[in-house]
Order: sequence, then structure tokens, then C-alpha cells
Amino acid sequence: MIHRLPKYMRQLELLHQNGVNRVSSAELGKRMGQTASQIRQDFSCFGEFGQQGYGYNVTKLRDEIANILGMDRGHTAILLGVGNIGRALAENFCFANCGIDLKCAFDLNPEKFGKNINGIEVKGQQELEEYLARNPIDIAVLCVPKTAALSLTELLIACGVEAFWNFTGVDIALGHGDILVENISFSDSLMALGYYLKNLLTA
Amino acid sequence: MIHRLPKYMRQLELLHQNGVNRVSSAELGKRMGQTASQIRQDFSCFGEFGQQGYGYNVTKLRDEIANILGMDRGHTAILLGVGNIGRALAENFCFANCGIDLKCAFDLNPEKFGKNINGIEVKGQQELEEYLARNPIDIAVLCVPKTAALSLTELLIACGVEAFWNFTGVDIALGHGDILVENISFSDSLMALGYYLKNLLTA
DNA sequence: TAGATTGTTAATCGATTAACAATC
DNA sequence: TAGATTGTTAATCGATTAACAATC
Repeated sequence: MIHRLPKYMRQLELLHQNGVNRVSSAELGKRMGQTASQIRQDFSCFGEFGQQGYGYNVTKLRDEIANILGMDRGHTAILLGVGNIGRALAENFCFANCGIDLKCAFDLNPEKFGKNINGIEVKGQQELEEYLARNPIDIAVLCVPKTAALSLTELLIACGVEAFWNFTGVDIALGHGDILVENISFSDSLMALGYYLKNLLTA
Repeated sequence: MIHRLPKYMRQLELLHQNGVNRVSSAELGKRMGQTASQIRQDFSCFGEFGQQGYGYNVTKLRDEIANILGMDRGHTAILLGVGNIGRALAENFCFANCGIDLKCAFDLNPEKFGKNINGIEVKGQQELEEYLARNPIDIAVLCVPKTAALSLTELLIACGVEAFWNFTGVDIALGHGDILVENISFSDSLMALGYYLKNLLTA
């Protein structure tokens, strides 16, 4: 269910930008392709944000969800591995929009040390432990090659990192019951699309 | 459930590389953090791939799953939008490993026309309709800005594209009931991690 | 044959949907 | 007040897990 919260956020922000002040669960459901029931059920897990006969105030609801998502917490992150995808994230992705403060990046390649990507400094990986000892970090963004994924994860756990945004395609959560992991696996997603093409359209 | 199939593939490939020939649902479940029951249930949807008292032959099962995922179909794809993420995909991501044949890319910026990224030619977007009329394409990889997402999707649908690998963060599926969409939304995923940090660790 | 392990049926669990009293 | 719409309880649906006969 949690994965629907960001979608609600996005839709509410859109409504707000279009000058809409209030929305009912029925309207929101229609826009998002869900039942009104599910929307009310989802929100009621966290509180009573609506009003009978009126619906929900768009900005109020958006702010409540932002709060639920911890966007005001100032969670901090570091980026591990400034390869193609790591660089694309640092250059292009707005961590601040998700309420995350990306502090710096680490890489093994000395040619990249000291470089500045969109305001993010690239440090040498040998500085990692010392850095984490001084600067507590909430989230590690893993963009290293598969071969480095597991050992780096263990090092980061040992340094106190508890949450991982994992682009490596390796199942780092296994055997580490107490960490939080969100996986972005391009190949899993694309393979699923291949499945749909073969099995849903030929039907 | 379909989203577990690529993970099975990956795990079986790993076992194969380690020289393992057979695996039971219990072993596989232990490795992947699932019940043996679920694994047997999943596979039995598609056929009888195991043998009582023995388990599953690793390579046979892997090949069966590859087949289910349509990896031998030679599905074709084009990439729309050669910005940061589009370039990272073209340069770095192995479409062939997912059984997808990436044919070429399209962009609006004339400076990019004719460029070759990892063997992928960048064409001008004005050539898109003509290209699709001559070359039927299964999958559109959408890496364009949010503002272009919806209109481009409609153009592509009109040109006969039925499957979308969607990196835009826009819900393109709404109102187009008959297309297949796999979304990769960085911000949705990162926001979910923010939620976990706030709500699961403080508990 | 005895042991192991499947495929499948039945039981359980959780998530979605429907219904409706409460109330703005 | 009448109409609209919430929050919540109950019903339904689907997915996961447990159990076990079949059989390699």
C-alpha cells in the first residue's frame, strides 16, 4: 500500500497546480483508476483527513501525505558509484523533491575524485568509513557494479547505514533482516514487459 | 506474481554459474527468502518443471522461465529521449540480456541527430512516424520530459506501439486501457524509502 | 524399498471492495 | 433540511501458506 502514497502525492500536486481546492474520493479514484473505497481506506490508516459531504482539501491532504512519507525529516543520503547511472542520478534526479539531502558521492576511480556533479562532490571510497563515522547518513544509494554490491553493503551496515536505495540488481536484503531496501531493477521490469507482450496480447 | 519470475531467472543463473545442477523448492526458497510452497505454486502455473524426490534441474528451469518471459521472441524496442537517463540506458543497459532488440533512439535536439551511442543511432523525432510505419516496434522506452510524455504516448499508440517502458514519472496508462506499461519511477521508490525510515525504524 | 520432493488441494491470511451509519 | 461524502465495518476476492497424496 505504501507505494500508492507517492502516487497520491503526485496527483494531488497536479490538482493543486490546476487550481483545484477540493476533491472527493470518487473523483480522485476516477483520475487514478482506483475505487473510491480503496482511497478512503488508504487514508484512514493514518488519520481522518476528509470531511463528510465535502471531500478532501487538496493541499491539506498533500501535506499530510508528505508528512507521512517523512519528507520533512531531512533524511540524508550518499551515492556510491559514479558510473553511468550514478552520474545520471546526481546530475538529473531531484533528491530534494523527495525530501532527501544528498550529501556527496564516492567512487573508486581516482580520476573522478574531487569532481563536482551538480553540486555533489565525488570523494574517494577509501574515505568512506571515516566520513560515515563523522557524518551519520540515513540512505545509501547503491550504483556500484554487481560484483561490489554485497561487500559494500556489509561495510555500510557496519558503519550504521540502515536504508538502501539499490540500483545494483543484486538482492542485498537477503541475510540482513534489519535493513530497509528499495530496489530499482531495470532488467526485472523490462522482463516483466516481455512477459506481458507474449502472454497478454496473444490471448 | 509475474515480477517474481525475473528474480527466479537471476537466482537460477547464479546457481548455474556456481556449477549447481539441481535445486529443490526448499533450497531455492531459503536462498530467496520465500516459502517452498510459493515457489512450487508459482511454477505450477506454467507447467510441471520438477520431479518428485529430485527437485528442479537448474538450467532446464531457467530456460523454461526464459521462455515464459518471452525472451526468445525477439521483441523490438526504440528509445525516446536521449537525455541523461536515456543515454545511460543506451550506453549501459544490456537490452539483449532481457531478450529485447533495441533498434534506435529518437530525440528532438538536432545536435544529437546521427550520433551513435553504443551502436544505437539517434534519429530526429520528426522521422518517428515514418520509421514506425516501416518498422513495427513492440516496446517504446520513454525517457522524455514529463511535459512531453502524454502527447508522445498518444502518437506512439496511434502508430501501433502497444507496450511502454515508462521512465517519465507520468501515469501514461490512464485512459489507454489497452496498452501495456511498466513504470520505473525513481521518486516513488525513494519516497517509499523515506516512509520506511520514518515509520519502521522509530517503531 | 525408503526417503525426498513434487504438484495440488484445502486452509489461512491479507487486501480490496461494497455497504451504510454518521455527519458536514 | 436535503444532498453529498466521509470513516468504518462487513463481505468478497485473491494470494500465500500448509498439508498431503502421488511418485520419482
